[in-house]
Amino acid sequence: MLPEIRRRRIFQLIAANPGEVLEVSRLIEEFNVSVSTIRRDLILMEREGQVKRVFGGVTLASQSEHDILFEYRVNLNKMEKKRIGAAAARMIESREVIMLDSGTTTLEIAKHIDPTIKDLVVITTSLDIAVTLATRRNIKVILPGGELDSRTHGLFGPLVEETTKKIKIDKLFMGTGGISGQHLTNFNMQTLHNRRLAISRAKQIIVVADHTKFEKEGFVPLVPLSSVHRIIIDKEAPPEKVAQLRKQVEVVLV
Amino acid sequence: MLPEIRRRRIFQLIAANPGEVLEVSRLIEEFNVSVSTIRRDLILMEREGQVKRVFGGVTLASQSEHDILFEYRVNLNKMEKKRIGAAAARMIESREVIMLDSGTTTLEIAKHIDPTIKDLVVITTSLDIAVTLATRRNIKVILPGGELDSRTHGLFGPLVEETTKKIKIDKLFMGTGGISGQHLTNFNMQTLHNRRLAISRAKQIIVVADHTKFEKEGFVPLVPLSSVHRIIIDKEAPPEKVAQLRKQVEVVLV
DNA sequence: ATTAATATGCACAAAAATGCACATCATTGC
DNA sequence: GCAATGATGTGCATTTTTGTGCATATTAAT
Repeated sequence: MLPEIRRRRIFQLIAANPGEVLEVSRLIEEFNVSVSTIRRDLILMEREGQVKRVFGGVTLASQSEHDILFEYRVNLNKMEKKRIGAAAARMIESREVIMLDSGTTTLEIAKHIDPTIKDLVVITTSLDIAVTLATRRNIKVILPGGELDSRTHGLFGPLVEETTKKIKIDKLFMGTGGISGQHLTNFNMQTLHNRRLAISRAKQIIVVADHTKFEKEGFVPLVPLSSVHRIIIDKEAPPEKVAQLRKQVEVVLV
Repeated sequence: MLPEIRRRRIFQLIAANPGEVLEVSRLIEEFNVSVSTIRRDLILMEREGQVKRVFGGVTLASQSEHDILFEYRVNLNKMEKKRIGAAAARMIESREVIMLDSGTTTLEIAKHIDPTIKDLVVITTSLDIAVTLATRRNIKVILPGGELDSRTHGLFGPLVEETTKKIKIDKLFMGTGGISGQHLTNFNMQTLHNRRLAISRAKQIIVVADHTKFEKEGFVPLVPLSSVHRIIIDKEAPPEKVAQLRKQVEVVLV
């Protein structure tokens, strides 16, 4: 096993129990290497600031704890969202201008964008998506500006609209609060106008939603389903609901 | 097979599993070429910034690397930056509108803002600052929008200026690339105009800089020192430089 | 067809990683 | 305190990976 791979595994083991101490002896058994090797790994990882060594073991370096916990929560999120995200990402092509709404599913889209894609422009109201895509040299990330919503790390307000007015969007990927008979619905008055405006600026509108969205209903109708071009839903969705949906919009099951 | 084609295939293989390490031996088998060839490919690709070589393999030159680079900068002169940040934060008062430039020292300011402060509005081009302040209910965080710089997680470009033009700033806290005789200097052409405009909109301009900034010099003069109201520097700064600085601007040593 | 530029493979030197032996240090129980 | 136990650090030989110079093969250009 490559040293780098071993170190990454070690880190994963440590990160799996953020509060706890992982014993050196445990690591020796796990990887079948000598004490020296493990120790040298840990010294290296400590220097990098990843872990903190204690007598007889290691713990997570306090700083990275927060990041890891966040990673964890996102990863704990359902496989469905990952599948939906991957499917949506496959619809993105080089040299397009796309907009990614803020949300956990749209974040999964960002993570699955083809690493070899060329000259993509991503406009997003989500700080998490922005940070995720920041290092991708082939992607230009643009934030529309606005006020920051502490819950979702998303931007909202008049600034968003001003910027949105100025751009043309090839594909808009958005989440939704819920799906009712004829409409997508929203839980949030703040983002309602922002979303409607974005819809008006986009050539193609793709909605991502996991099957639980059939059970939920936001208190504000956002747009009629007919104005959406495509909905990506996971296979857990009830067939009769899907059938009904198909009458109004193209549905992709993943 | 053409070298360029091989390199593209190599990249695709690496990109297929973004988090993982791909072994050199595996690539040798895959393409039936010698170790040297693969190694030369990887050296080339690393220089292009596409991949990161590790002992015995390669990974995608990915987000984590940049994070580590950023982490590294945060740890540079950490104590000094914390002291400077704390001192700057004490200058912020309730009901003000402040602007925080992106940078590691300004991030420390954000972390030290009085938790009991009332109705503060923070405008920032830094995504890290925005996320840091997101959970603070007493603080309204506004991002001006713009293009995202992958290195600094900062926003730049015309969108920043459009928003900046519309607002009045009570206090602007900014970092600097370096301090030369009469000017603050900048390393970055992109942010030059953004910064100048922000300066023109602010009632009070407070510059934060650790002592190493005396040794550095950006290649673009940003603004004359005389247009700055206050500079906060750590005590490690050379006394003669500080004395010289005091002739032109109020200096706070921490 | 001839020449220049690039790419490739091989041999060998340099560097990195590993395991082992042994000295040193921290922790625990008395 | 002081010894016993186990963890840690260090030097060294061995193995694996990496870097480099050079000869040969391939490609591109005239």
